[in-house]
Amino acid sequence: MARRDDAITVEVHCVALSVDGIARASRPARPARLDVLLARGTGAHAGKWTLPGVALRADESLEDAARRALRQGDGVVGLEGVVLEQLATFSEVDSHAASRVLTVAWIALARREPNAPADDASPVRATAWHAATKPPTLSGDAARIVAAARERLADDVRRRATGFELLPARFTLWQLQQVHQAALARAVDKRNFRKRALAAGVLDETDAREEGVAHRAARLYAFNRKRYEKLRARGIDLDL
Amino acid sequence: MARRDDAITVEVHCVALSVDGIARASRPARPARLDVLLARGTGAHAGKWTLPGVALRADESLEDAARRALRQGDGVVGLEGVVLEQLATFSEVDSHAASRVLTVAWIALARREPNAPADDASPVRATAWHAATKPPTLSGDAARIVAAARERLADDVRRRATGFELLPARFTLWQLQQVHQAALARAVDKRNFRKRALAAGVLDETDAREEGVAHRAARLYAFNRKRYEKLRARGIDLDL
DNA sequence: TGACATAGTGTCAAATCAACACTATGGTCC
DNA sequence: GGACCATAGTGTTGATTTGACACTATGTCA
Repeated sequence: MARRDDAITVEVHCVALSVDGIARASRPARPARLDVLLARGTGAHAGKWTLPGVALRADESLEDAARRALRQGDGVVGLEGVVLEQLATFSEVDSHAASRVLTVAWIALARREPNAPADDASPVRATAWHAATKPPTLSGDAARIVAAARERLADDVRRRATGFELLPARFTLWQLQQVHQAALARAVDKRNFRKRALAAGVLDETDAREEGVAHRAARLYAFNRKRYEKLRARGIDLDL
Repeated sequence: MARRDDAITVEVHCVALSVDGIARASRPARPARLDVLLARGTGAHAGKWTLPGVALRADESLEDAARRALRQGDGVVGLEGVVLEQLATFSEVDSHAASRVLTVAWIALARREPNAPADDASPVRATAWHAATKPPTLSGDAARIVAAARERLADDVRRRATGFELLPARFTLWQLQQVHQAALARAVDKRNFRKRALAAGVLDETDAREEGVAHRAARLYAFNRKRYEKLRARGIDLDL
């Protein structure tokens, strides 16, 4: 194990996921969309879309590198303060045969700002949100990585507290439901979903209500992380 | 991303898991044990136990490296033909501060040979099976990695077909149950387990029966991978 | 004040789950 | 060959959970 291998570059890439259509509560009730942040490729991948990434530096942790990728990798405009979860490491043995590249992929769960640049219809920029279900042609392993991220999210959104990372600190039950629908890529029954969500015991009802809507305002809830951690510590998975 | 980082070594380590006490059907009915294969450390870790690993070569895939680790890493006696599943990549930023090491950890699901060297009570060897629940003191990240592997296995044994990789091609329902019990670290009800296992629709009944036991011989079943893949393709998880 | 848009709520039938103990069968030993 | 022993194999029931389903409540705006 002391053997020192050369010509292996380690890249760290992020699959930044967000849900579009939840912040603007007054939107029509079309299903919310799971989005992935893509950057315009550089160098060998110029012109194509790719996942934001950076080369790992010898003195930073993998997670730090992932954060850097979101902040400044490939011209990404700062995505900060997101929650990261490691996805997997990909080989890319045959990608560019000359130099060996290892890609450590992370999932970043982003709260979409209500006033963020809309989506792929936006003017030419270095990065843009694209529908995760049908992204444009991607370079290298990226398509595979995005698919793996979607699977992981679908697995986790019900059993872990993943969904809350995609929401603002206070949210309506309908917003939470939209996140789930986007992650699972299917509709769920409103009444049953609310029953389950409240029964899970990790939501705090607040006195606040949605504002600026042209109809009855929905109550806002907050995720109680402490209670969630306590359940996890006892080996209990959520069931949403 | 074109930046070439130096001083990053990539190691590939395996958490080889197996279940002891299922092959010898005539054993007493004590619960089967989940075991992990450990190697005696070398170099900086001499004397301690560690996970079998190798340094990644520039021309091999991660999975190939994992296989090599099981075959010949750290003096491991050949473990071959096992199924591998990537676990995660660990940073070890502070492990040995001088040179940066990245550890890509894999889970290897091993069918324990009936006549394999028993376990940690065996004479001094380069590798040995140890109880995964309470392994000896491990070097570096290894303890964390083993814990992560156990969690992953517990998650997967019911919903994926992971358990079958730990069994011979033909097995009794009781053996399958023992694998589950070992992976979940708790006992399950025999009748309910059998109902679920058969209802899952991925077991083929064979005409063969257990041999060489001093009591009524149990029927042998085979895992029908094709049917399992078909279910997975339709997005259906097993439920054992 | 009426129209509108979405919030919020309960029931019932079907399916699933968890708890539980006895009979069947083959081998071994006398 | 008969008794004994060890494990295989098998069903029921009550409790719980799930999934399908439609109407009333409340706020805004014109």
